Amino acid sequence: MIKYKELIMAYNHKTIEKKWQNFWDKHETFKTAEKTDKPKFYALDMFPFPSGQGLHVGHPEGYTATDIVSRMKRAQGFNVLHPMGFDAFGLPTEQYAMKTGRFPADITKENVANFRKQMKSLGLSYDWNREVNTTDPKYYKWTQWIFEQLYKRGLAYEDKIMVNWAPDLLGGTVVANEEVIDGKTERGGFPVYRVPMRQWVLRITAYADRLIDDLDDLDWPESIKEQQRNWIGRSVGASVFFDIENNNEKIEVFTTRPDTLFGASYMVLSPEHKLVDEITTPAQQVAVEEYRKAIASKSDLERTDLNKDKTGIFTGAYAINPVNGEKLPIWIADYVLASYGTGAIMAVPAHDTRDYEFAQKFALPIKAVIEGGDIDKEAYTGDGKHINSDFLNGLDKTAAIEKIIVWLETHNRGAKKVNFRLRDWIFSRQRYWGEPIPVINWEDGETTLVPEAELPLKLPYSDDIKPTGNGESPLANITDWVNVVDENGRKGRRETNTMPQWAGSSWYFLRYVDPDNQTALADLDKLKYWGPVDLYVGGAEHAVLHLLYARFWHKFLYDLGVVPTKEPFQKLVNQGMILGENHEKMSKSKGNVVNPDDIVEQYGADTLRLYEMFMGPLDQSIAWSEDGLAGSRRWLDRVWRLIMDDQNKLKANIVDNNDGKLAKIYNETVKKVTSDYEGLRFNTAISQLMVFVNDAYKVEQLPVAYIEGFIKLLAPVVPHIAEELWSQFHPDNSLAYAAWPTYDESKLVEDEIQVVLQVNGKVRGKIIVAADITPEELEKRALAEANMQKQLADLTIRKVINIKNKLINVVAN
RNA sequence: GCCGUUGUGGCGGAAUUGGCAGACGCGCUGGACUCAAAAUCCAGUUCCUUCACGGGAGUGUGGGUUCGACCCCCACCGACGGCACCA
Repeated sequence: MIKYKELIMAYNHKTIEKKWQNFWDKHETFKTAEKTDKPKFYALDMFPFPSGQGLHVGHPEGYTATDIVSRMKRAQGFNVLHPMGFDAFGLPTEQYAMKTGRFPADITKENVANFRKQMKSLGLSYDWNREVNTTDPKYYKWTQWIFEQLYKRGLAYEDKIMVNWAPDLLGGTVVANEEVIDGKTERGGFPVYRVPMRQWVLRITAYADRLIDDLDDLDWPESIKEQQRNWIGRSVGASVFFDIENNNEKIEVFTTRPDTLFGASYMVLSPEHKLVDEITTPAQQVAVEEYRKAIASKSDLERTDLNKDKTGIFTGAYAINPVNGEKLPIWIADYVLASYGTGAIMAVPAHDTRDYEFAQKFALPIKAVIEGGDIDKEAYTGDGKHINSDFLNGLDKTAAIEKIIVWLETHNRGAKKVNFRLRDWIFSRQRYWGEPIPVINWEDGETTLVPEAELPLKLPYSDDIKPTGNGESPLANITDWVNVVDENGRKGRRETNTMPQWAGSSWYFLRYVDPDNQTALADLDKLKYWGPVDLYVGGAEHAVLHLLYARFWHKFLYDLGVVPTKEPFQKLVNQGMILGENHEKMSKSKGNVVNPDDIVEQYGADTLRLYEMFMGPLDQSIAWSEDGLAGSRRWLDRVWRLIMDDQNKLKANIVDNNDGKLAKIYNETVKKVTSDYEGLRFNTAISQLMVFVNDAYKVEQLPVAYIEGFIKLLAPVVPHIAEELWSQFHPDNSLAYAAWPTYDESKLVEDEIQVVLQVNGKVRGKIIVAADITPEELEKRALAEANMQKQLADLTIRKVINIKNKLINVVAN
């Protein structure tokens, strides 16, 4: 439905937008200078995956935001780096290629061309000379190089890991946890088995502490920082060693509450714990085996989400509490996860909800060691005086933890310990369309890296990219690529797994700084000049994965001395989602999808940019409104008519003379718009520009200086129409680098001010007074005002609050 | 369940440090222009009450602090996002 009717109008967005896009291209207006004396500003968008669908209306929101800031900063004399590129590896392309029998590389090329064309049609001021593409061998050479550095420092390793294996899907493939529902694949409903498989893993946990601690200094949304903290999940506690009766092994547990050690009444191992076979007594052997078998077919999801009812079985063995020598029965239960801590716990049912539930179900003893609460009803997890705890009696939680840790350490029974929820990053994918992992496995068992001089290790062209069916990547089928022989005739086989999509996106912002460098991922001096990113805008869906992985790689590169800063992105902003007109997420099935190409065609890119910025705060999710969009276009028409007449000439009332009538509003507008752009408050900046236009329509004469200033303020949001209007004053010249307007503070103050009059906090009137009035005189005038007199007639004045130049509040009763 | 964000007219949203609630836009109403319509320009538009001046209520709910609260504090309710037996 088209609400805005296209008429024969003076403001023709089609001609104007094409004209200026060509102008910018031809003159390379936005080509970034190398290092200069100017201060730098690095404004970055999260680069997109170039899907076959093209841009959706959510993309231009973030892109316009960084574009506005970039354009303002250029006018303010900054050297601005504002690049764009493509995160082009990924499963959707691979699947589309299989369906159509085409090469992923060819599909990618087309999609990228389409994306670039769409972005140019939006008038975004990117320096396209710096475009990067993660699938370009010249780019992924350095992705592979970073992997090799990680490997050399022991931060990339191979491990057998439990994966979700779906043998009946796509001829056998591994699926992600998110793709498994109720033990079946999300697509197709095929059964999923948990099997151990050899995977490449990156030791992100080695950086866990720094990844948490360095969040404090970042200018990021609190919610994202909090998500990362929770994801990393640092908890401080102690590890404690328990002897086993009639066995030389020890059980190590991690606990955040070592102070409750005297309250331990049993122990639990995860069913997969390596000591289970060793300690299970013959009498319990069959029962334990059956339990473990039942657990094995369950996914992690089922074990946690679907199973709040505790299950478990006694092993027949006993451990010894190191602090008092008590015998503790050892159980196995699936509420203890093999993947966290040591996969074993000491159970203190009196003071832990989960242990309490388990103890209730299996009639295990519950022994209180902290005062407070009622352990007949529920576990007490709060603080309090310790009881039944020998040398800890009388202490509170903090003091008791400190004391027991000293005891454990001096008796060699444990130590203070920090544990993380974060696990190492599974880095291999059994896919074709990703960066090859540059590793060779030789027949004698040796594993070597592809020598740096031979990078990039190129992904071979292949028209057979179907899964192998045995869990290996399609690359395993390409025999002349996989099989290698070294100079001594030794045979080897290349690693066939590829890297995940997160690899290329973990460092792309560094490459923009020096995109053609052949000898380093980027020149260190250039990185020193441009880094870190001053403004990074993108969707909140990348809160943990991309943003955590990128921080991890950046810190690693920092340790290598390859990058000069600890953190990659100083300021981060998440744009909100644009919802459909029915306030639901846009989707084809709901039929509420808005296509940006259609908007650009009908209303113009400037209208789209203006509308998306005016809808509301950048970080908020807001529903699309066709009426609102049409209103934005109408306002641009109104701006045009303010400056241009029916014959498309400058209006006759735009004059050199300045009668001062617009002085206050103009200076206010410059001040507010500048600071609002700076603070990314585009909706209020635009409303201020609207106020200026409303006022400008009410005066007879428009000073040239103010109109030029207004056009410059407008330009970052709607650059095409602004350039066209600017060219009326300065023919064939871009305003991109024209100096940003300044304001005169003295024009903002008024001779007369309005003061609000209140009685007991309620507004009873307003008076206009001279700005330099004395407080005494102001009070006198306020009390003399007619309605104030009426309101105060029967009351006694107790107090008068006099806020300078703002308000008088009379307290009376 | 836990953590985070958030709640303001018919709608999207403003409100600097605790000081006029509702800027700006959409929608709606009226006027000007027009033979008429569209477009445009101007004016009005939180709700109740009043011919009017004015008065009363009002920022999810209930309390509190204050001369004064959308803003600060306590408790609760709803929406959105994340995590989910993490010992």
